[in-house]
Amino acid sequence: MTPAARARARRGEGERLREELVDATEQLIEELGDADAVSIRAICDAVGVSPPSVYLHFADKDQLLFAVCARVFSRLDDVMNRAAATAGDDPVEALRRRGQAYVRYGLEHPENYRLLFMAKPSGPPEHLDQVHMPGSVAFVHLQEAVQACVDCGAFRPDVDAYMAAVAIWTGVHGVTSLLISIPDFPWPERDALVANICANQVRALSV
Amino acid sequence: MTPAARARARRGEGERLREELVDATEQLIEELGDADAVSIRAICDAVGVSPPSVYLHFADKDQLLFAVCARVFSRLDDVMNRAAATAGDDPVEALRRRGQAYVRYGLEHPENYRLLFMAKPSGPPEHLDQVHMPGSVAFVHLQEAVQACVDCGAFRPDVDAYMAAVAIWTGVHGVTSLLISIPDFPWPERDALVANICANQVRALSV
DNA sequence: TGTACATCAGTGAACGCGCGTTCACTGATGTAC
DNA sequence: TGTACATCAGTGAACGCGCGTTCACTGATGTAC
Repeated sequence: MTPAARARARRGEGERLREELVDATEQLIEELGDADAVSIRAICDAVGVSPPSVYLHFADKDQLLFAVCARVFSRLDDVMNRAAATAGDDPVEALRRRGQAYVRYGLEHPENYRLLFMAKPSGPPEHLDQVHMPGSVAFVHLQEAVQACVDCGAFRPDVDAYMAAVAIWTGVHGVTSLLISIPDFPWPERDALVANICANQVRALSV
Repeated sequence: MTPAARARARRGEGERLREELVDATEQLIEELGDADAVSIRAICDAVGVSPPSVYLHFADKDQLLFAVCARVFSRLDDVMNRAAATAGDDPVEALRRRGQAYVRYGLEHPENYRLLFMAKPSGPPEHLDQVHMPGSVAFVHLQEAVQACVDCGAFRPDVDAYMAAVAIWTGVHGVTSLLISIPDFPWPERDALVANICANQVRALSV
């Protein structure tokens, strides 16, 4: 990889490099197909900077990867919200689209998905509380979407939105992660499988 | 780790070391909590042998890990079959126990579970066909268990056992793998969560 | 307007480390004659 | 029964490699006076 030409940031604009590093890392993870294979050196080559400059912005490599996680979580939340918004005022359809968008995003960015949900757990940088963990927002949105289905009478009134949201999350994660991890299994056609799983989830919660 | 004293195998018993290496690897994966952290040197220390002796039995490290996979798959199949056998002649209960045994085994051996289902796919050693892949047998047993539920009239007659088995697998995998990967999430009580998910699966397929 | 100086955004070279793997070798064990 | 020899189950030392990180340094840029 030939180093990109990069002009040094002007005074006060040092933070620009931080964003460029996160960008490059997110992209390299997909390109190299393995977050472990993404080295500090490769990231710096891609940005056009020398390895030590990473440490101007991140205490260590883990914190750079954590920044990537935060960004990917926020993208994932975005695509789910946008998908849900296309469902008109049908909460069940919105929930279904939310789930399908989750799976689609995971399959389109398998290595970043792996970083979020399949990697070894590594502690967050600070004593970050649960509420501010990246990913919490997306889960809250899911929980609200389930509650909307209960409120409109489509789901049984005894459905606990929290428990159901957890169950749905594990459901969509299951198919996404196995498709990523075991691509050689003789899977049924993907869209049919995902539709089937989402339908099962809805069926199990419906009145 | 101080090298275990180990007597050299007698003539014709060289294969013994192979088994000892697989044993030690499976165990070290759980002990160190990370399959990537298990080095050839650590394995050989545990067995009481020098690193080059691995290459008497395995072409490279990947093939040693593949042998561990095959063993763990077979254990997993065992515990599911035994769990199913405790259900008397109720196929639905047998299926439920099969699923719960799967989750339980995964949570009891998280790092070996990770090796089977959450690691980067790495090609099998030979041109192993699908039928002889480790893990295929366990899936066939699951599929048969689903079919039994259809045959006894508990599941809808239009349920496709293959598609349903895939869906169930992704379901139990979802909860198992997320509990392993994201232990810090505010999970509901484990048994209740697993029971809920299994119940949902059954509910979605029942008449 | 000129200039000394502090600050900022980086760099070049090297550090120690652990890894998978290879090479030439050893010493005990069984076997042929 | 003795002995030369082939085979087997390993070993000791080293290989090259890439990694995350650190250290002392640089050169452009803005600022105070």
